[in-house]
Amino acid sequence: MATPRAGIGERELALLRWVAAQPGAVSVGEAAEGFGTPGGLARSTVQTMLERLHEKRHLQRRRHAGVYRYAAAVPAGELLRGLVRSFVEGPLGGSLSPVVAYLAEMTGPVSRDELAELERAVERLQERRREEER
Amino acid sequence: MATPRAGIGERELALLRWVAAQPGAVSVGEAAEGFGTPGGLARSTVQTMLERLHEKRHLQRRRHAGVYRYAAAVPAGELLRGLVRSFVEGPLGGSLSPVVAYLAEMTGPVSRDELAELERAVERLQERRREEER
DNA sequence: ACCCCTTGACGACAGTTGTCGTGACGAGGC
DNA sequence: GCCTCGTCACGACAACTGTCGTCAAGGGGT
Repeated sequence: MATPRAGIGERELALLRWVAAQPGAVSVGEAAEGFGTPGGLARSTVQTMLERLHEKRHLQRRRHAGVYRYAAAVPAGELLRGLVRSFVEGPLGGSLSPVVAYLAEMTGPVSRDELAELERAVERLQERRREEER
Repeated sequence: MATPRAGIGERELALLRWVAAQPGAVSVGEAAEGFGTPGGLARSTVQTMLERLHEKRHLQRRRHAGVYRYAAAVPAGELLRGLVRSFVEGPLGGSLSPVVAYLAEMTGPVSRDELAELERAVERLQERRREEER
């Protein structure tokens, strides 16, 4: 599979998300400015992380006029979904219950859109379940 | 807060979950037998992890007849919920959308109970939302 | 032609995680 | 009393992560 390897740190992930959220491919300078500076990271730190992320195939890069431009290997949505999947299958041991429990006890605000989407997801699951049951 | 720190590795977490799932407090030998052997880990490895988990306050331990018995600092349910929370607030950047997207595209089987619970959670969220809106 | 700024390529280092081995110790069984 | 076993306490080491600094090279403005 072309899916990138999992081994990734928290900070690296933050950077990866940031890159994935950018419209086009970014250069080290842009990443340092947009991600590093706000997070108090030196340019070289950002560069190193970008390179390591590239080694791990999470980022692709192309040289343009002597400068590398990094872009996420998979679109942001897919990336995040994959994260959730590995989280559920890994740390949670494949059980959804903790997720549900979290949802049930959430205190923070939930956006109307998210809630609506969640509702739709539940309906789909129920429908699938009904079909399977038959 | 007495809540333990997050800094924890994947394997350590697996062990922590295992300990939390045990009925009472466990000794190194029991953990090595029940968790280490199935996972192909040496006894000393399990011991080290247990100790590190204890240092980080994720596990409590009491000496009983010269032998330490380890027990989770927080019950399993709470532990898992906390994991989900830090995952959503950390890697996911506080957004629920990826979770919802994952739910929506799930391919694996969903237990009837989980689904029912999920439904209830959604209803609660909707109700809360309605109240807030008023 | 020259200087400055941004890049890329390395090398470094401390802290964390994953994995063990070994040596000393205390409780029982023989 | 002595031997055997399971425990503890340590010490080690490799890989990965988080963070930088430095140095040489290339492009552009003056």
